[in-house]
Amino acid sequence: MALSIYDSKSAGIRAFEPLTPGKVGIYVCGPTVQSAPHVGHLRSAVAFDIIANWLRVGHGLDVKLVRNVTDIDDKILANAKEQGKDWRELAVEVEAIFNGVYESIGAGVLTRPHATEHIADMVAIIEELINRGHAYQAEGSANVFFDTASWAGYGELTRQKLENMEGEAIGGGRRAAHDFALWKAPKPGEPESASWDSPWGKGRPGWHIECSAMTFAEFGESFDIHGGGLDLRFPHHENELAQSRAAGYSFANFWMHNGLVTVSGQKMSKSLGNGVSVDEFFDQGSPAAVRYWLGSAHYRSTLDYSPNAIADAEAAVSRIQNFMGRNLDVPAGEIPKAFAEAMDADFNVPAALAVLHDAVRAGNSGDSSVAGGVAAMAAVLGIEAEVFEASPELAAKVEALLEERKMARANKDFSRSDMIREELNQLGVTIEDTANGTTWSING
RNA sequence: GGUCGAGUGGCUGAGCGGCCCAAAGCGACAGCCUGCAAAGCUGUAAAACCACGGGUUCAAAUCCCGUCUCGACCUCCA
Repeated sequence: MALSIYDSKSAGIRAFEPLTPGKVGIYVCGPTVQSAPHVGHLRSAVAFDIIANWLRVGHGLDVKLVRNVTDIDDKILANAKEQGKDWRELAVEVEAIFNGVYESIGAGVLTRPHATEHIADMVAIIEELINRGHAYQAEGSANVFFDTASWAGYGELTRQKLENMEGEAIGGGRRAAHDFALWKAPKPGEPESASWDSPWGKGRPGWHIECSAMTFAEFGESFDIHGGGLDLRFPHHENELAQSRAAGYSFANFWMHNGLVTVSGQKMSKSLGNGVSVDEFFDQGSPAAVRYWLGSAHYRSTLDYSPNAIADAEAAVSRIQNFMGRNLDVPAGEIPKAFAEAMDADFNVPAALAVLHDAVRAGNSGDSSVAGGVAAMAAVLGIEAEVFEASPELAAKVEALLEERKMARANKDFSRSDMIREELNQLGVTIEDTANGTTWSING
């Protein structure tokens, strides 16, 4: 095992060894299902999908990839109220959209625990924190806060000192500006359905505790990799780490954070109004192109969106797909060494892509030995040969037109031949005249 | 104020002490192939003096110091 991974917590590259030989547990912070997904979510999903693939294919590990769904939170309640619907209904709707988008880009995940399924686990952790003196209940309310002053390790993930941090205004029973809510008393006007019983009174979980609870439920007291977007480092991951350690768990062995997506150098965000919706991305190119683009920069780098980015990616991924389409009969073979080295160096996908492109060019130049390797590499990156099945009617029609065109060409009636090509194009069919005759395919 | 990144060709983007007169992709131009295309191959250019100025080293895009510019986070965020 020569895999090295950059660990955000130690701020350096470390050799990766699974906690349990042969197995890897990865927990990636998934969406809070409050509103539609944006490309940032896709980037994170694709990054960790590729990472999991490589752990499986390149290292033969049994990977359990968990991506949670936070389905209770302030914004879900607020947005549902605004839309005049039950918050649970909104959460289910939004989650369905997320799942659809993840699937369409080939980054679906099997294990998707929900925050609301783990309320009891969260209550248990909070009780443990109170018992250990790391949390306190506010006087006269159900609010429970984590006591940052009681935990010397607070700030270790992001290497910040408490006194340097800006904090929230003290109120609602919070003792210090940096203390964060573990359990929240319901606010006036919030639905009864969004409250659960607890030793401190009716309420709901604070933002970070759900992830701790779900990692414990899925993996136990420790697991290999905790992932998520760079913007989650603080406060979310810092707080997760603090409350988990303070409750007696060793928690994540590695912390991995993917870089953010920017537009013209600025972070894509709703408040800036520069967001490009997922639909807009899919309008610009195939899911494969969007996925390729998301992988075209190293996962830790900022990925800047420019207007022709998807079109460029489409052209690049088409080369690979075209090649694979011509070699469908070749089964996936051995992964080239250079590709493995790139992936082992903290998942250097851009460098791995270069190896893949080199192999495709070699294949196109007549080296028939590379096709199996191309298939294997493409599988790791999640690039499939795009083959669109034609209906029998369409196929028959195309075959008939091609036969006619063949005759026309034999008779040097090229204007007729070009007309047929244009007609096929109208049908969404692209043809290629090769040495072995004319091939055709359905356009994506 | 604190913490952390980034600045490499027309664009995207690897490389992070010697294999770099810097990968790969996109775009441009030319040639080959083709009836013409498409796909593909080959080649070429744009001064890539690797933000700038110092330093360390036999050797620096890569390490150190300083400067400039840009970005992220500091309790909403993938």
